[in-house]
Amino acid sequence: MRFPTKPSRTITTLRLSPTLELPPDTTIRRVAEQSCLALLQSCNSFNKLTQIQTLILKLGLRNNPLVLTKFASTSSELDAIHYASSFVFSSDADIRVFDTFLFNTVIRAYAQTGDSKDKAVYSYRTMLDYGVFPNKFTYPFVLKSCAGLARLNLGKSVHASVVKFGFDDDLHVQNTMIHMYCCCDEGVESARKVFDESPKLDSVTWSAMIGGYARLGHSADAIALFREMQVKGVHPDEITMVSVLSACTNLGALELGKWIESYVKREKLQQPVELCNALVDMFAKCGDVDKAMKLFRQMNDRTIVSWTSVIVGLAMHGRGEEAVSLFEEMIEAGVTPDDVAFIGLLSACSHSGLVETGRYYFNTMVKKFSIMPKIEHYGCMVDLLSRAGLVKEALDFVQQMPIEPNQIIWRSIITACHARGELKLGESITKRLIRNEPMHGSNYVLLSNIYAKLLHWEKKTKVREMMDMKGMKKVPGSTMIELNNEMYEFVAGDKSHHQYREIYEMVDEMGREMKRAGYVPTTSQVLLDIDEEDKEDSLNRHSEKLAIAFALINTAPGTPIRFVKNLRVCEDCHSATKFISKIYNREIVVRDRNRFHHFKNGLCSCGDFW
DNA sequence: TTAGGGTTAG
Repeated sequence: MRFPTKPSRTITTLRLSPTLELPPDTTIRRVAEQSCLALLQSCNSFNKLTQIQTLILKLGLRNNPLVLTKFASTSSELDAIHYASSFVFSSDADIRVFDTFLFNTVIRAYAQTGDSKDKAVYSYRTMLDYGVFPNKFTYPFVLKSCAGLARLNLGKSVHASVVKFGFDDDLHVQNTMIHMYCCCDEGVESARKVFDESPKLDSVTWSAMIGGYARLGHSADAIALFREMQVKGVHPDEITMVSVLSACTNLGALELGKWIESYVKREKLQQPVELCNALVDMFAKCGDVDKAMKLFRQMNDRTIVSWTSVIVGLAMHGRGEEAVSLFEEMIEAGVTPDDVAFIGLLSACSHSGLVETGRYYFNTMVKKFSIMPKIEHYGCMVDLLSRAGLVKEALDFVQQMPIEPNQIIWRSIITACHARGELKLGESITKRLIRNEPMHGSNYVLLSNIYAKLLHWEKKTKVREMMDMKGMKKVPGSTMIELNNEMYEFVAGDKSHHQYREIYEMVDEMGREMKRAGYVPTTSQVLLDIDEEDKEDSLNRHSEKLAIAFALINTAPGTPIRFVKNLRVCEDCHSATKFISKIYNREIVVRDRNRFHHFKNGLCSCGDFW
C-alpha cells in the first residue's frame, strides 16, 4: 500500500506556529487530540507526517496513546512506519495501554517489506515484552516473517506461543503455519504434522501443503496429496493448480501437466498470470518448449516472470538465439529486465556458445540497467567461457571478480578442464577446493573423475577411501520416466521393477544393435578399477539405458520417449542415446540437471556441446 | 481496524 497521490487539502492548509502553547484546559486538549487524529487520517506524505509529529510535540500530546497509535498506523510505507514506530517506542507513554492493533500495524509493515522480516519478529517480541497481547491477526504477519527468514527454530518458538495464546485452532493461523514450515529446509515434517492435526482443512490448507512439498523437492508427495485432495472431494482452485504444476515441472511429468491444463479449462477456473506462467514453465521444462512459446504468445498479461520463464525454457533447449531475440522483444515491449532475467539470458548464451553476445549483455546489465552482478551472474560468465573451452579466460575472469568465487564457479572450470584435457590444472584446482571444504563430497567425485581419465587408478582408489573414511557418498544417478500418468524411477543396476528381466534383455539387445551400428563404449567414464568388459557391462546398467529399454518395451513404435535425469547425462549414455534414436527410430527428449537434449535420427540438439 | 496458499534463477 502506498500513500494516495492526491494531496489532501486539510494538510496543505496546516500552519505551525512556533509559539503555540495550549492552556491546561481539558476541552481544548481534547480538541487538539481530535485535530491531530483528523490530520493523521488525511496524512498523505512522509513530509507531512513529520510536520504532524512536530505538532504533536508542540501540543504536548507526546504521550497520548490514541494519537501515537494513529501516528504509527498512518502509513504502510516502510520508512514512515519505521520512523513512526521508533518515535512511538521512544516515548514515555506506558506502552501497555497501546492497542494490539498498533503492534500489528508495525509488524505487518515490516513483514511485507523486503529485508525487514527480522524487524517484524523483533517488534513481535517487543510486544510480548511489554505485556501487550497478540490476537489472531498478529500471527499470520509474524509467521510470514518467519517463513521469509526460513529459520526453523524461530518458527518453532513462534508456533509454541501460538499454542500458548490459544490461536492454534484458527484456520488462517494454521495455514500460515504450514506455509512457514514449508519455507524452512527441514520443516516438511512439522508442516505435515500441523496439516494432519488440523481439525478443519480448506483449499488453502491443501494448497499450502502441496505447494510446500513441491518447494522442498518432495514433488511425488505433492502429487500424491493432490490426488488425496480429489478423493476427499475438496475442490482445488487455481492456486492449488499452480502448486501442482510446479510439482509436475520438477518431476518432468508432462502428461499430468497436460491433464492439469485441461482440468483448468474444463472446470472453468480463473487463469491469473501466475497460473499461465506456471503452465509456460511446465511445458518448457517438461520438454515441449514450442507449446510453452505458443501459450506465452496467447497470454494477455505478461509479467517479467512470464518473459523470464520462456527465455529460460529456450535456453534449456539450446535455442540461445531465440532466447536473445525474445529478450530484446521484451525490452521493446517496455518490460525492464531484472537480475533473474539476466541470469536466464546469460545461461542461454552459455548453453548455445554465444560468447560475445554473453559478454555484451553482461556489460549492458551493469552499464545500461545498473544491475549489480551477483555471484550467479559471474557464475554464468565463467560457465560461458568454460563451456566454450576458454579455460584460461575463465580463470582470468575469476581472478578479476570483485566477489569470492563459490563452489559452482570452480566446478564449471574443473568440468571444462576435464572436457578439454587440462587434467593437471583440474587436479590442482580440485585439490585446493578439497583443502578449503573437506566435507564437500562433490569435490572428491571431481578429483576421482580426473584420475579415472588419467588412468591413475591407485590415486583414484585413495580418493574413494578418503570419501569412505569421511562417510561421504556420491549422489546416485537416477532417471525418471512417465508412463500412463505414473512416474517410474530407475537407478543404476536397478532390479526393483517387476519387468526387470525384460528390461535387461532389451538392454542387451540395444547393446548388440548399437555395436553393429558402430557404437564404441566410452569406458573411461566408468569410475571403477575393473577390466574393460566389466566396464562395458557397468555402462549398460546406467539408469538412462534402463529407462530407455523400459520405454521401448512399453510404448508403441515411433512414440517419442521423454525422461529426466537428476545429474548431467554421461558421455557414454549421450553417445548411446544418439545411436538408439536412429536404430529404433525414436525421438528421445532428455532433461538432465542442466539442460535438454533432443535426440533424433542419430543426432542431438546440443551438438555434443553440454 | 488488521489475516492464510501461487509463477522465473540459484
